[in-house]
Formats: sequence, structure tokens, C-alpha cells
Amino acid sequence: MTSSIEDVAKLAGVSIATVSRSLRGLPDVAPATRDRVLTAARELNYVASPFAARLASGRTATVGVVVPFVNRWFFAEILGAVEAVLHDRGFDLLLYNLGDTAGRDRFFNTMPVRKRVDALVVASLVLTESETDALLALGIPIGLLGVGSPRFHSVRIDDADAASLAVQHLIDLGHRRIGLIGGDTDDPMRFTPPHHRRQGYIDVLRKAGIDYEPELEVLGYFTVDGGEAATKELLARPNRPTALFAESDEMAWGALRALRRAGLRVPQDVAVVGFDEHPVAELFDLTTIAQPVVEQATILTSELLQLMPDLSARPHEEVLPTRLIVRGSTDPSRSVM
Amino acid sequence: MTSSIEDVAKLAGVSIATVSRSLRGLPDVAPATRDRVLTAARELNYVASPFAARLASGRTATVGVVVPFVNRWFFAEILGAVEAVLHDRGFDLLLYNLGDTAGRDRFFNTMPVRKRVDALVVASLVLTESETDALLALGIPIGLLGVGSPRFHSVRIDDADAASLAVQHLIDLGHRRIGLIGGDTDDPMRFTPPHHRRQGYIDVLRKAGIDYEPELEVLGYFTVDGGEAATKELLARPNRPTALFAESDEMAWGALRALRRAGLRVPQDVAVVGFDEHPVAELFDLTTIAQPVVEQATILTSELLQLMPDLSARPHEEVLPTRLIVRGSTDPSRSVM
DNA sequence: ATGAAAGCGCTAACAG
DNA sequence: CTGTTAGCGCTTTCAT
Repeated sequence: MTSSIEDVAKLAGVSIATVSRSLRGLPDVAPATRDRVLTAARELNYVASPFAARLASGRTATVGVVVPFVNRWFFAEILGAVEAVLHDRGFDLLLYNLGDTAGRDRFFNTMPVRKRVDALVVASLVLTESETDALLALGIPIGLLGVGSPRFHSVRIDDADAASLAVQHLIDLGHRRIGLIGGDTDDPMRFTPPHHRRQGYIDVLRKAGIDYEPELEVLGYFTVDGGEAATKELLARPNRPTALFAESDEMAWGALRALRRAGLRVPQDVAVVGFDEHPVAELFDLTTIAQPVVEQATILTSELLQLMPDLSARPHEEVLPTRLIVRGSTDPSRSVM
Repeated sequence: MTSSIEDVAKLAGVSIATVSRSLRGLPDVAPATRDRVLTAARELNYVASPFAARLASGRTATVGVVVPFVNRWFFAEILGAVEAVLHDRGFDLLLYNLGDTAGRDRFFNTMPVRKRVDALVVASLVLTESETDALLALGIPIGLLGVGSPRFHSVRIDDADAASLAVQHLIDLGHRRIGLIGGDTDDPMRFTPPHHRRQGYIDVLRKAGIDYEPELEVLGYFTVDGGEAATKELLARPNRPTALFAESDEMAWGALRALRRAGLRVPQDVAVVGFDEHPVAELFDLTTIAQPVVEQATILTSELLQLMPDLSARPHEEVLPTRLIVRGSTDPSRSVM
């Protein structure tokens, strides 16, 4: 039922080599011959066996994509963008969803991508020494998304810078007591954004001559509930903040809920800024920081594909801009609620 | 640098056939021999080339997953669940993200999965005749998620039933004029949920002795903005509804926004029910219908893997239960806003 | 229990 | 421009 290259060769009256050349669009094939081959192939509904081709050529025509959690908005968005570029260029996409630290360890210990991909896209993972070595040992182009690196190609945003943008906005509005709802800086998945966003917060406060006060900082663990709990805690303290910077939109939603339940008005009593521009942020009328998610993925993937042949190219680091999106949670004049 | 089966054979002092058998855990290998092979393999950091194995065996050890949009919550969730099952069982996951009708057509015309997967999971696509034929021609087990089918295995929920559940809840609360914010029943992606959910709405109204009134039905196109626009339209009409059933949570959020902007209280003036139990639904205190998303994916994938050897098994259709989650958008006593 | 050998269906020199 | 041929690295009979 399924035909092979030999069937096509016979039908077209040529050798299998010519079939191979014709179908792959290689030069040195007479137009007439190519036509005959193409016709024969179409007639037989032929497609080359990718595995035979891969074995013979040594190229897998496949790119692996490693994400911590596919089901989170950010990663799903990235996956979609990477997929678009890959299939557009004739590459297969092999997905690896880590899920948790156990999954992460399993991945780096067994290295299931060995011998099956030509390149690898790794999203949002801050690599340990041994993880770095494991990836390097693959001997294929590797691109990191969301984190910088001297060893791998990378495309990311400047988290510290972006956080400064958010906090500066609050300062510009006259706020002096600005609470920080942060991520766990030593979480098991080892994300760096918490570190950088926190640093941006501290830096810009200093720059504005405002003292950093540890009691204005509470962990929200990047979840809605965590953001709510953190906000409650901040509100319970004496001399509460007049504004909050949450390191993610999710935590900001939690903060909004806590404020509403506490009977406080946003932004009149407490202003709130989030981070991510998650599609739902607009619904909450949340001021936030937007980053070019799809672009980061597209650029990184394209670059990787381009670099595929030679692995020697030295790591290239690209930093994309972020922007502040002002809404009603900080600016009452913009409120649409 | 990368070792082959021959290297292992040499080091272990056996033939490549024995290496192959040992590594794959096949019977008829002396324990001592197997040990030597395993040791040699470990020493050389050997992994079999999947492509060589696939070419030789004819099995791809790969399952394709086709989704309309990876970046939508529902599909991302499914993808994660499928991935977990597959990698757990040693299968690779090849992702196909259709994106739009053009992508869909391209997929079904070129059938890029040909010769590269042992089975296929297709999510939420109502197949045309020719699409059905194209899939059937693959000659591999195929599972449909979210839609029923006499030709393929499937796991889904009963959308009509679930919609009835939602609307019955409103009827129980005393509502008689219940608006329907629906999806486009003839959208290009040809989703069936709109049809079924609408039918459930109509059926349960009839059963309660309430006339179905076409003017209470407006399209929301499964988007937030669409839901908002639809609600505005309903509110502008004479004798407005006292309750709304939106066929998706997204549209329900749009409805909530429209109601708030119109100065109406939820649920006192207008009650709202959504559909999906999107993680954000809770934040909007939205009553909605929950379906077992991960379970559907897990069950379907496991079933497919089990059926892999013989394609002959006749299509098995499984319908999973849904449940109503009552929140403040319909029941004031539960309001947490 | 183990080995020899024949493919699997291509690609890539190499010849001509 | 086209054909021949030697692999690619495994799996799988078939012997032994």
C-alpha cells in the first residue's frame, strides 16, 4: 500500500538516485526527468520515509523543545511560535515537557534527545553546571529562551530593566511605599526572573532615593493564591504600602482579590502593577509589563536553524525590549471597570 | 564520540544481535551476558539510534498530536497530559499545531505524519469526509478527543448534557428568560461544541416548559470581546434576560464586563453561567461547567497505545462526566467578590 | 543462548 | 545529467 523510492524509480523509468535528487530539488536533473519523477511520485502518493532518510543522511530534520510546563500560558505561546517556524522550514518538533523537578532530573539524566534532534530549544531553565555539560555534550546547536548564557545562544528580555520600568511608573505616580510580591528566589525549578525582577525593584527605588524596606517584600510564589496571601500579609502590617509591584500577573490578580476583599479601592487606596501581559490582564484592568513572547521564540528558532550546519558559531545573546502597559490598576483616569 | 551498537558488541565480546536483545530486554539472553552488555553500554554511554531502529523494525515509537491551537488553555492542558503518558511509555511526541484553516488544510493535504507516527491523537476537530478518509488512509490507530465518531476511537464529554446542566441550574434558581451566548455554529474550524451546547440549552428549556426565543440568542464567537458585544446586544433589547448562559468561560467574562459597565449587579440583576472551568473562572467568581480535561487526554492516549498492535479493534467511544460548579455569579450566597 | 546475515529505504560519493 | 553502489545502525529471521 505504501510505496518506496524504488516503486517511483520503476514507474518513472529512472534510478532511485535520480528519484531522490528530483524529489529533493537538487540540481543536475533534467527538467523533463524531474517532471516524470514528480508525476510518478504523485501517482503513487509517495513520501520518503523520514527515518530512512535520516539514517542515511545523518540529519534528523527535527528540533527538540524543552519547556517546564506546556500548560502555562507563556510556554504554550512559545511552543506555538516555535512550531510555526519549524514546520514552515520542514522540521519536526519533538516536545519535552518537564512538569516538575523529577521530570527535569529525568530529562537531564537520560538525555532522551540524544541522537534524535539536530538542535534544541530550552525555555526558561537556569542550568546547573551538570545540566550545562549534558547539553554541551549533545554536540548540537542549543538555544536558551528567557535566560542569558555565555555558552549557548539566547534570546530574552531584561527582567531587571522591565521591573524597573514598572516600579518607576509607580514612583512617577507619587508612590513611596511600594510593596513587592515576589517569586521564591530559591525555588526548585531555579527560575531567574525572580532574582532579576527583584533587583530591578531595588535598584530603581535606590535611584529614586527611596530606602528598600525588607518588610515591604513578601513571597507570592507565582500563583494567584500566593499573591493574595502575600497581599493580606502586607495589609496587616503597620504603615501599609500605597502600591504593589507583583512579579507576575497571576500574583497581581491575587493581590487585586485581596484588596477588594479588604474593601480597598484600586488604585485610589492601593495601586497595582503586574508583569507579563497575560491575556487576562486586560480583563482585570491591570497595569503590567509586556514582553514579546512570540518574537523571542521565533527569533531564537530561526537563528538556531540558520546555525544548524556549523556548531562553531559563538553564542549570540539577544535582548528584546519590554514595555509598560498602563491601565486602571494604577491610573484612575484609565479605569474601565 | 557517539558509539554504535558495534562498539558495544566489541566491548562486551558478543555479537550485535545479542546487544540488541539485551538492551531491549528480550528473552533468551543469559543473565551474565546481559550484564556484560549493559555494563559495556553504560561505559560507552550508548543509546541506540532511534532512526536506525525505526527503519529496521518498522515501528516509529512516535505518536502525533494534532491540535487547533496549542496556545489555548484547553489544548495546552491536553498536550501536557498526552506528553506525560507518551514519554512515560517510551514514545516520542510529534506536535502539529494547525493554527488556522490554512494550516488545517495544509495538514490534511500533505499529511505530514505519513510514515512517521504509529498513532495519532486529534483534538477537537470535526472532520470532513475527505479529512476522515485522509486519516483512515494512514492505516494507524487514531483517537479523537472532544468529538464522537463511528470511525475512530474517541473520548469526550456530552456537551448537550453539560449545557443542560448549566441551564437547568438557572431554571432552578427561578430564571425564565435565559440568554444564550453561543459560538458560531458554522465557523471555519467546524467545532461541534457550539451545536451541542446550543441544543442542550434548547432541550432543557423545552423540558421546563419554557419557549425557546431566538431573540435571546446571540453569537459571542468564543472570545471575551465577542461575549461582551453579545451581552450588550441582549441588554439593548426590550425585556432583557435575567440570566445568561455563555458557551465558554471566555465569553462569560466578556458578559460580566458588559454587565458591570452597564451598572448591573451579578447575580442579582443578571446571573451568568460559563462553560469550561478555565483556571481563571474562579477569579471571576463564575459559575461554570467543569470537564475532566487531563483525564480525557490520558484515557485516549493510553487506549491508543494499548491498541497499537492491532488496528482492527472497532472504534470505542467513551463519554466522561461533567459537573456544575456553583459560584457567586449565579448564587449570591456564595459570592466572594 | 548466541551469531551470521539479510534487509529496512534512503543518501551520497563516485563513475561515466 | 544519470546510474551504481556502498553504507547509515539497527532488527529480525534462521542457523547452530
